[in-house]
Amino acid sequence: MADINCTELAPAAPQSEVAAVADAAPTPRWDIIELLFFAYRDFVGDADHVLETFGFGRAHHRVVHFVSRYPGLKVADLLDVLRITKQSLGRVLKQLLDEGYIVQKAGDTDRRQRLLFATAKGEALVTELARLQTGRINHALAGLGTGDAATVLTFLRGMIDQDDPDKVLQSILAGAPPSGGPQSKDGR
Amino acid sequence: MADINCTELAPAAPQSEVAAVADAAPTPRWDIIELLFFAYRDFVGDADHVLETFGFGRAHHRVVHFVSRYPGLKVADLLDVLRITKQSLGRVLKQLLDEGYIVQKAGDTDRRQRLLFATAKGEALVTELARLQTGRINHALAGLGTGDAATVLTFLRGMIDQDDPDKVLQSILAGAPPSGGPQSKDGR
DNA sequence: CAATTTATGTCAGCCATATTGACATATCTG
DNA sequence: CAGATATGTCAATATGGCTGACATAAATTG
Repeated sequence: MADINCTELAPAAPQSEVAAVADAAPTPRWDIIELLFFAYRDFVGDADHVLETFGFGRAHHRVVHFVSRYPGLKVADLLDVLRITKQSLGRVLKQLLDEGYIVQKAGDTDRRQRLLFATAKGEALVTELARLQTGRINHALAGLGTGDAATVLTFLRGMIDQDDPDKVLQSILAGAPPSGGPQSKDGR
Repeated sequence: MADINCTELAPAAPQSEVAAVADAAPTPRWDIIELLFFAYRDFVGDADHVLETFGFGRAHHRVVHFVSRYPGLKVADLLDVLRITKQSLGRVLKQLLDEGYIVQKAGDTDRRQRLLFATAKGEALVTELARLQTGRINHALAGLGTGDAATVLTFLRGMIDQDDPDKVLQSILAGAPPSGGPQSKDGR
């Protein structure tokens, strides 16, 4: 049994006999599982700190980020990307609208749609947060060879569900953003 | 102002004139910023789905995971790793104790300490969740060359604050876990 | 045109998880 | 013994998810 006297930290393989699991499970990638946890924690921590001074949370960041990056995003698109309900989005979005980080515009062809755009204020916030996070990313990439950034991108893409119907995600996975618009005009 | 007529999805660089920011900010790594968001979302989504059937949430997973991986972890250590308050931890930990996923044992030298250990039940849960996540990781790594896993590890380590006082994190960043020898001892 | 569907907004309430502050208990240390 | 430490717990609060129900406007369809 696990060394009960051990007060020190030592990742002891927990799989004593339990590991004789059914169908030859591959060795768990404990390293990547845990590094992802810490990396993401610190990554979003950069933004969290700044957002606090604005009275915003992560939810606000996600919304204004994607609106800024994909101008004209519809509310429905945003719901797909963030995978939250419109009620949850509504609260956050209303704040961002009220405080002038985002504006709405009725769609041309379908005037029920509210197309979302970041204001200069919104862009500034997104840019500042991206600057922080980019600093961390560049620091991490600095320890790698020239071609290795591509490896990281490939890995991250491989971590994402490929069968996701989300328009924004598809556009990202496609690699080169399709600015002319191969995307169908009306998602869904 | 951003192209108001654009109904299409096209990540349009938001830095039109705003980009003339203060001190020559490096080009934001929008690609990695967004891929990290989606990758982590899907990564934790694997576990979330299973946890739901147990009536647990992400918080429970984090606790039982680190307890399982680092047997004998103290409550204070766990607070450092998870960066939450003991009140938040208390609620989740109590559930895991009550339902037999974790047991406590008083420290030998300091009997105030409650050293935490995962039970077989707890190990089984952690193993199952790690199995899912490892599947996703291996799928992502499968698209890479042989040496590229090391690149990913280096990148992820570079994303983490190095000055963190947390014992568990230091042990992870150190690469080879101390005491008991390298975990590769028996594989499995 | 009328009926229906769609896109969005909103109200009311619930739940999970985080927070702070205060306080209790047991135990170690000087 | 006096204090510091490790933990547990109570009470109140905030954030950000959720569901269900309902309202409005506009598009679509019969």
